[in-house]
Formats: sequence, C-alpha cells, structure tokens
Amino acid sequence: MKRTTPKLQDMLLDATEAVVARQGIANLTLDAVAAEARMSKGGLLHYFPSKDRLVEALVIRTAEGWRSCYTEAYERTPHGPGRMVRALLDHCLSDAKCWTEELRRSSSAVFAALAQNPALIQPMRAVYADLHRRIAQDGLPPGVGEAVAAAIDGLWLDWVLGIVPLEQVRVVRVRRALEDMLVRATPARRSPKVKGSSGSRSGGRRV
Amino acid sequence: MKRTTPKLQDMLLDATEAVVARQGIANLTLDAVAAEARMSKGGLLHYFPSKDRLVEALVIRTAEGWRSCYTEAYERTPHGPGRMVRALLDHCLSDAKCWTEELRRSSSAVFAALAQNPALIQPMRAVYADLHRRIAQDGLPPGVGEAVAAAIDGLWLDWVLGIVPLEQVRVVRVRRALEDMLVRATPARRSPKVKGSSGSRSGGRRV
DNA sequence: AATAACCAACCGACCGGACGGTTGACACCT
DNA sequence: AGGTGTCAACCGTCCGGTCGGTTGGTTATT
Repeated sequence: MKRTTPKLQDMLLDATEAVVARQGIANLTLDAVAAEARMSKGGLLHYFPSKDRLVEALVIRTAEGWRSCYTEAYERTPHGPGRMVRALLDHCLSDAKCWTEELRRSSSAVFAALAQNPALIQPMRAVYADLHRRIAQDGLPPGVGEAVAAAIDGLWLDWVLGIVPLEQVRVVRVRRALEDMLVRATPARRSPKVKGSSGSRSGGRRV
Repeated sequence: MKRTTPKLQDMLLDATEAVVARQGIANLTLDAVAAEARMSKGGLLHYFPSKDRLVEALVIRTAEGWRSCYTEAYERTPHGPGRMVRALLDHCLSDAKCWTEELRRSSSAVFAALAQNPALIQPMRAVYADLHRRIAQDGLPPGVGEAVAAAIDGLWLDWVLGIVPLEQVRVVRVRRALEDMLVRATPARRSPKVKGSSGSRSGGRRV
C-alpha cells in the first residue's frame, strides 16, 4: 500500500460515503460527490479519473481499515488458542461504540462497489481471505473459529443491510453465546484468561 | 399473500433476476428486463407500472420464498427446544443442493432493492422479524439461537456478496460446530434425539 | 349470423432529464 | 512563464416513463 492518499483524496472519499449514506447507492453520481465535497466535477475527476477508480479507492480504504482493525485487535489480545477469534469478539463485537454510523457508512462501500462494478470488491475479498487464513491457523477445532467469524459477519451485514434493526442487547447475547462456545471448544491449556467484560475499550478504529 | 402472481408476472421476475445475475445491478434497466423476457418495454410496464414496483415484487417473492423455506423446514423437524434453529441447521445449511445458483439469484433481489430504493427491502425485514421472533421463543438459552441464525446469515451473505468463495467443506465444518454448541447449550430434556450426521436430507426449496 | 362495442394485453417511438466523462480556460503560485 | 489545481460548460448516451395505437378475443345488439 505504498499509495499514501494525501488527505484531499480522503476527503473526497468521505464525501462519497456521505452521499451514499444520505441519498442511497442509486444516487451516487459524480455530480453528487463533487457537490458534497464542495468541488466541481472536473476537480473531482482530477483526483479520481473515473467513477470506477473512485469506488475502487473507497473499497480499498474500507478493506484496509478492516484489516488494521482486526490486526490491531489481535496485537492487543493475549496469546493462546483462538487468539484471532477472541480478538474479534473482544474488540470487533464489543457492546460499545463499535456499531457506529461511521462504520455503517464505510461498510456501504462494499455495496456501492457491488452496484458499480462487482469486480471492485476484490480488495475486500483479499482482506477476508487473510482473515480466514489467520482463523484457520488459530489452534481451534475445525469450524469453531469460522462459525464465530460467520456470526459476526451475519450481525454486521444484517445491520448494514437494514434487514435486522440494531439491538445492543442482542449483540451482547450473541457475543456471550459465542464466547461460551469458544471456551468449551478450546483445547484446555491452563485457564482461559480471556473473559469478563474486559477492558480495552477504544473502539475499532475505522472499519 | 392471497396474491397469486399469475405466472406471466413470475416469468418477468425471473427475467429480472437473470439480468441482475448476468449484467449486474447497475444494468438492471427496464429495457434489459423486457429484452430478457422477449417482451416490449410497454408490455413489461403493463404488468409492473414502474421499476420500483418491479423490484418490490421481486423482493416480496424472495422474502416469501425464504419464509416458506424455513417454515416447511420447521414442520419437518422433531419437537423440542431449539426446534426452529435445528430446522435451519438441518434444512437451510445442508451440505447439499442448498447453495445453488438459483438461490444466489433470488438473493440478489435484496441488493437490487437496496440500489433501487432501500425502502423496498421492507418485506424482507418483516420476514426476518418473524424468524427472529420464532427463534426467541425457541426455548434456548439467550443468544444461542441468535448466534446460529447470525452465523447462517453470515455464510449466506459472504457467499452472495462474493466476499468469501463457496467451500462446501467450510459450510459443513461450521454446521458441525454450531450443532455442537446447540447440543451443549440445550437444556437437558430426555436425550437430545437430533444429532449424528442425521437423516432428512432434502434440500430447502427456494429461499 | 352479422355487426358493433368493448377491453385487456401488448407494442415501440418518443421525451425530458440525468449521467459519465471531455475540454478549454481561468486563477494562483512560484 | 509555466506548472498546478480548479472550474463551468458542454457532449453523447442512456434510462425511466408516457403515449398513441394495434391486436385478438369476448360480449352485446340487431
């Protein structure tokens, strides 16, 4: 990722997300983005020479945000079997500020890409491949880590799609159930120190 | 759903799905659908007076298909705690013909709606509300049923979105892990007769 | 039986508007 | 002067939706 998006590009991507959030994917037009960013369409196209490139950049930013979110969570999580999955549960499924409107916005990048050009979600696919590789090497019985990851994805996508309304208590219940499953499925090795409501708030950066 | 779509409308909805599947959501135009159905645009608009109505009908058909899928699965599942969730695992997460291209097509109705007009996913939301109500009354410890449902949604959406490629073995692993969690979490009542690799293949109709 | 009246189904030309992208010029800073 | 960044104006295309009209079949009238 040598490409250091020089913050003006970043502002344009923010504007893109804002347009999608407020007006929907169908109204994601270059004019709308330019207006949102208080820039002319020509100016916008100076930085992103086509709509495809714009959406692609958005997907990359979102995907890399997600990658660094779970990577950093991993670093903050104690060693042992299921470290990656525990990181996800503790930091990416927290009961607090994790499900923000900002996250919802950035998530919609995926759907914008899907509408614009399905090939553009490839960066997201790559990040997910990395995550699943990590989970596969997590030292858990087969399927357990994948089940947790799938459940998190399900909660996330249900929420982003608006299929199921956000209920904080529901997220907490699911997390408890998954933690239970994890503890019971973890090959016993000293005592599983992860648990409790845990510290390390801080919210996952951007996702 | 008294409304018995008189099969010509159904054919037009099939054409709509085919267009989305082959050309993507962005190319879902009235002209494309009419061409796919070998009908004039005027003819198409005779049956669905606007694009919104067309997509709405598609969402309703998909949502009701999903409802009848899990409803029928429920009927086929033995009584006891977690009946609804067991039905989902046995019939909607089977390792067989459940993840068909046809399912993928009908699923994309949701995304077509999201692109066309987010309000149009309301029928799907209603069906999901019904499903979650059933799960909540399923006699399981809090969060367990919801976790299973979320995991299934996650697998499904990851697949439909193309974020994670379809691996049959992965689905099977996840199902095993979820079944394990379910058995361990089910309040002991006589012997849990559901388990083993179990019979009742049969694949869930359409979803 | 022949004619007239009616109607759902269907057609395809057309329109207004919006979209993605291009261009040529302008402003500002070295 | 010349590069850099920004812009308004514009172009060709395409899309959703309208509209006037045709067809084939059914019913009503004579």
